[in-house]
Amino acid sequence: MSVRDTQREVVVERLAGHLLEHGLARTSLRQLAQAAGVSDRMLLYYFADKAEVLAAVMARVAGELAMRLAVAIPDGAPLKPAELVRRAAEFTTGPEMRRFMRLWVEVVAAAARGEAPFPAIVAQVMAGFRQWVDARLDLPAGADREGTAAAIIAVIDGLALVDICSEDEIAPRMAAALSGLLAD
Amino acid sequence: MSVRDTQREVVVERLAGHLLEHGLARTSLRQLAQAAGVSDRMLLYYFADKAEVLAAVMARVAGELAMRLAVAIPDGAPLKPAELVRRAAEFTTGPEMRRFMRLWVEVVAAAARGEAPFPAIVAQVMAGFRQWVDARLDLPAGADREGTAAAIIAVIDGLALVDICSEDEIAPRMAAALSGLLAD
DNA sequence: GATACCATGTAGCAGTTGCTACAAGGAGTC
DNA sequence: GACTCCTTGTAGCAACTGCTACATGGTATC
Repeated sequence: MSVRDTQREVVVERLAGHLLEHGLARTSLRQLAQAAGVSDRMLLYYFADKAEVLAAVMARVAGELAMRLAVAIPDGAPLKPAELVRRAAEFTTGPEMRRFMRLWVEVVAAAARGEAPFPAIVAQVMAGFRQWVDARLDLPAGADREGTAAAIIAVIDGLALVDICSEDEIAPRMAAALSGLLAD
Repeated sequence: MSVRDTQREVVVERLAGHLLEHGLARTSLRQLAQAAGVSDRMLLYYFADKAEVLAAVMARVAGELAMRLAVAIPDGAPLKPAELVRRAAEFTTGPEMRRFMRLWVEVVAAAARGEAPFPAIVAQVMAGFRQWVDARLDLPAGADREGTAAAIIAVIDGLALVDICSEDEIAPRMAAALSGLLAD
């Protein structure tokens, strides 16, 4: 494997941490290069352009997110919608996962703005979410699985959105109240 | 009233439409000035700096949002949580309100990034949301009103977030499925 | 009619953005 | 040794960013 390929991996690894820590706030080429410990000139030697850097880093982050979700709530034992929401809500609002969800909200907003490469990333991650929910959803035959999956994702993402713009520690109370709103 | 004050109102009015149409995508000073039909030099004569422009425009947008919410679901006849969620979900995913919600998601992301003046705006709008919910929420004594309000806002915002990054028209099915997930 | 203030245009500043041209060191091959 | 290719540094470009200095025409006030 060439130096270039090795360096790509090193850079992606470091920048994944950078994005999870700072969100999309410090993502100019020079800031990314500094965070990765290389010169901006070399960053554009390893990757074609800035969009490719971000795409590679986000793919890595999305992969880790998917892995953690799969471990936290394995498939094989489908859950009723309310229970799936409760478990997912508890997990995603935990201290470890909040930065993932915060980054996710920022990425969705960037995609809404049409900023490359985020629209494609959002489509990919969202498809992964749907699949994840679908594989864990115990729903009566004839029910709208796609609609229900979208609704479940919406609830989880909504918790994250409110969480990141609330200073006080309201997340646990919010999750508890949400649980009470759900039918069993 | 001075010309300056009159122009401030004209500019705010036009830029409110601009932000609702394009989100935060075209918000450089020169782009804002063009959308408002004035020179960038004059924009900074009417307002102290870019942050003041955005703050004024967002205050206008938030005011209109609050007015529409108040009209669509008046207070005075408190609703049980599930019913409030259903009504709010139907309203905010409607064609008229989607651009408000989309802009809201973008503003939350900008605030998460620490970009002035969005953190302050988010705090203000979020407080308004809480108040709006609280004034319409029929909840047994002893229940956690704040937590429940936060949960309701989360659900509504989550619908908006998923809505803006789904190409297909899944919003109605998502809203219907959500309704089924709620107790009552 | 002089003075002062409001309103507006021209021009440009210093900083950041994404990206690139060019040169050169190093390693391997013929 | 000549040649080629991978790797890296220096320097910089044109575009855009938020913002400002300066001049000027107008209008109101004394």
